[in-house]
Amino acid sequence: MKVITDDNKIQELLERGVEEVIDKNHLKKRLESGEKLRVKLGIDPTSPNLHLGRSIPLLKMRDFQELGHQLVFIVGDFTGVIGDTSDKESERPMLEQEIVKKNMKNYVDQAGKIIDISKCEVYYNSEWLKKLTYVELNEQANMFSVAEFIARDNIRRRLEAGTRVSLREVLYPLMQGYDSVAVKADVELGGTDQRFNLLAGRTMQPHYKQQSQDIIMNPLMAGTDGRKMSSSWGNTVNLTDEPNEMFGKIMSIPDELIILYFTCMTRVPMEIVEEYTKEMKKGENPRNLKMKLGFELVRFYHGEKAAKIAEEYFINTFAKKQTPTDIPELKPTSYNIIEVLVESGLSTGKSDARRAIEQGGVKVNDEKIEAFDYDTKPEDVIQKGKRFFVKVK
RNA sequence: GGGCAGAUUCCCGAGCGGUCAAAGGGGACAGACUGUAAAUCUGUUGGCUCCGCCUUCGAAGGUUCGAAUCCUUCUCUGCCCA
Repeated sequence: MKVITDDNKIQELLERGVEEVIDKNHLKKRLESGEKLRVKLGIDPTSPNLHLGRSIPLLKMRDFQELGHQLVFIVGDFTGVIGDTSDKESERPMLEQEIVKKNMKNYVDQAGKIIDISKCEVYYNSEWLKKLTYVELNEQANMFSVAEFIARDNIRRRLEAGTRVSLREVLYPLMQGYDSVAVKADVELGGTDQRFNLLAGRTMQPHYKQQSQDIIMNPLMAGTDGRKMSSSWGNTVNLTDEPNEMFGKIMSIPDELIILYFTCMTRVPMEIVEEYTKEMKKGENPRNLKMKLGFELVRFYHGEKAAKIAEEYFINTFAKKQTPTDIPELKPTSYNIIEVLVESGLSTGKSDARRAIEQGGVKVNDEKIEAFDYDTKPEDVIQKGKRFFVKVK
């Protein structure tokens, strides 16, 4: 495949969903030259589920792929497995390897929705990192000074706060940097939080007689609650989320994020995104744009049909407050309302169920229930709050 | 090797002998409002046979009428000095 050097495309590649590029001019020239570039993205094999935040660099990879460049994925099996042995939770390497493999399969399945995996090169970094000895480590460690490391924002903050910074963490950038050497990366992608690690590659490559890679950093995106999207916060929108769930989660993001999401997480043409921005400023109800965003994302990951269904579901259930059509069914052991709520999982326990009833959040066939001893009948539709339904069989 | 801090309910983080199921914040859930599962406001947030009872504050013992709070040992985490 021939490399595309279209100016507009290159500009979008360098700007859309991008926080910073180092070295932008250099990279621009290389892109314009028609040279086929090797674009590297590291994969963390410890978490099986991809969320929209992680889709940002993947979409950028996709942009590169569309222009005809070579994608290179590095599975951090070494950094992942070895890295955690100091902590007591870690299992034997053998088992870890299995987890890595399993997670990788998940990863490929999910990333495959965004890029064409079959055309990518995929490496496990244990392949080369395992073989390095102290001889190489010495050489590499000599390329950096301690001052550089502790000047890093997050390290400095932690040092000041008196929390532990392990030596391993200090070595980590060397490994990531050496990955770039090993695969001869021309470009590496990553979040702004990866800045130092990404720069390590630039520092190290010349020592191995390679040209320094350029770096594209994507912004870190806020999740459904406005905080940084992160698995540990539980505020992520996962690529594997069911259509209705995904659509709903999108509808719950703060309004201010709508345009950012459009820009970074979709490939809706920028002209259209700019129009949306204008509409927002003119006072258009953000909800409508959020609906479009939800539709687009569900469409991208689940297809057009699923997107339509999810949108309808949302409108019917929340805007029109209708009871949805396909409700999970449950054959309870007891028809008492509290039992049904607990058994269906709508409530975490009896106390929780009682609370929900007390607060007026439980309806049976659209009628508010107030008595704890209410008995349901087969075919009754139980609703808790706005979102949760179950039908008794 | 030595010194010193700390381990609290989903998370962060107060509490430092009774009034503690444990402040506050976050999250979550519910209600009001709304052309949003936005924002805002209000309420709830260990369990149960629910005006009471039971189980929680790293683990195990102990002191006390009474402990998350005091003592002992242990486990883990971190910091500092060498």
